[in-house]
Amino acid sequence: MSVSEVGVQSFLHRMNRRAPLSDHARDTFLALPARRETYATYRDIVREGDATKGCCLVAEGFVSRYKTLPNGGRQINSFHFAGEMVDLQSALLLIADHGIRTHVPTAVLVYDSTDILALSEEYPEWGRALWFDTLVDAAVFREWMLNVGRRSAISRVAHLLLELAWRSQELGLSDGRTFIMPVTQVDLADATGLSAVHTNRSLQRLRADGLIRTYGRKVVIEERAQMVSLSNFHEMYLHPEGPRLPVAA
Amino acid sequence: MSVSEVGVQSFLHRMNRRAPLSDHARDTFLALPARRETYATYRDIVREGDATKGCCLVAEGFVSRYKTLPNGGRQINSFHFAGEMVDLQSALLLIADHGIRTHVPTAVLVYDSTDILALSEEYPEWGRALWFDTLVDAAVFREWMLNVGRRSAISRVAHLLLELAWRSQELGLSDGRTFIMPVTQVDLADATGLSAVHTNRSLQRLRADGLIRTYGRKVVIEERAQMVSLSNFHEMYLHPEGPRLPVAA
DNA sequence: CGGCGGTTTGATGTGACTCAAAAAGAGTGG
DNA sequence: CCACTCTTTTTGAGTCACATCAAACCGCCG
Repeated sequence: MSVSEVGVQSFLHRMNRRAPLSDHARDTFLALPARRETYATYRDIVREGDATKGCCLVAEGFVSRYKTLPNGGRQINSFHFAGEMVDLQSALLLIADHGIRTHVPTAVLVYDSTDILALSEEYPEWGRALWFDTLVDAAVFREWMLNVGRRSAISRVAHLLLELAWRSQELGLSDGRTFIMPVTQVDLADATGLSAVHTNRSLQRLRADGLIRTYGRKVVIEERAQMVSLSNFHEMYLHPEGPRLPVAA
Repeated sequence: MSVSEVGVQSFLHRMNRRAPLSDHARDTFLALPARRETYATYRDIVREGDATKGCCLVAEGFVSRYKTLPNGGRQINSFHFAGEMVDLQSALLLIADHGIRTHVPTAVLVYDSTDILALSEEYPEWGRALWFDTLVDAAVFREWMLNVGRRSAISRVAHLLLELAWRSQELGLSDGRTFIMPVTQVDLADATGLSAVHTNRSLQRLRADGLIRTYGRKVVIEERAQMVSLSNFHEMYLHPEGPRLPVAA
């Protein structure tokens, strides 16, 4: 059943592009039982501090991972499009140190953590693919840390837009120039460590300088070169080269 | 030979505490060839953009991982004591998206990436242990992102001190109250996303309020409770509970 | 048409930055 | 053990990028 999900196909396609999955490995994954859950906008899929619930593959929609502070401060750690496995770390971590919530109506497929773990131990190619996925996750966190720690407001926003453009292209959701960013400016602020007001002003500046255009939640990167140099974006940290392959056995 | 290294023992001890390693698994690791490299203070072990060189286990010393900006800005992503495996991600990633450098004279054992990868595929317990390690790494990045993005200067510094105190205790290097922090205030600034001057003033405030004392690079947490509430530190994100264990086979 | 989430604007405040120099340590060699 | 140098910490003064607060505006949907 889950075979027919667009998100699943996109996920498998991406995994396979990195390192070929044998038919058997793929079929074993497809045969895993998964619970389909749907959520409205701004619903928590996982709450900070909860026991992990399983590995969620975003079938449709858009989610973020975030952490909060007692004073109400919120830091979004990452965004995830359909086709991405979020909360893969719950394969091994028992407690969720961060929340996961939706930004638009979203459907996820929840796999049992032990199933995912077993899969990765039974099939080395799955082990590598999934481990690699979490390593790229970590690489993105490092880049975001640099973003919020050391870049100016306008660079932060530009950098985030370029990342989302790049990733939505990788997922086959856009041409890398025009993409849908299903988040409000408040969310953007929480991802960049800025206030909502200043995020708004940064976006206005990018528009005024002709670097981007926006139509509702559609973003068009008009001057990619300038955006890149402004934000010092380099896709290296997304590791498009893929994982190390096993030495031919 | 590497058996005798303090860092190796500490590493194995920590791995074993999380999930028991069979003797055979442990011995296989100990039999892996490793190159011992020594570095003076402030030397790069890995440079951003290089091909990954292998997995480095810190035998003695102290290192950080960092990213830089063309304008000279630097963001330290993490610190690592002796006994920690840094650059474990190079088992699967081919390009280093960040640098690694020393803060004091340091010795590392460099393992071949393919050996580590093979180890993790041959021994499920090693696979779990190493994957778990990278997941905790990522969890720490998320917390640091929150630190840098949303906490006040003084809270950031306090939070970092508590993390280092906690981790050095976990590694058996301190009692959790007094520990050696082998970094300058400039480095502290690069880790917290602050300027060196403001980092200095934040430290002075912590001292003036009696929350900490410092003697050179030795730090004493005097009022842990106040430090915790000031910085909202909670060790949950360090995942002391350890990894999910396999269902008894 | 009214309500509501989201965006935009304006005015004002401030936490943290920058620059520059002094003071304090730490290491080195005589 | 002192003189010298280099690094690190500390201090002071001035500035600015970004935050906060509050209100207006806008588009969408029921």
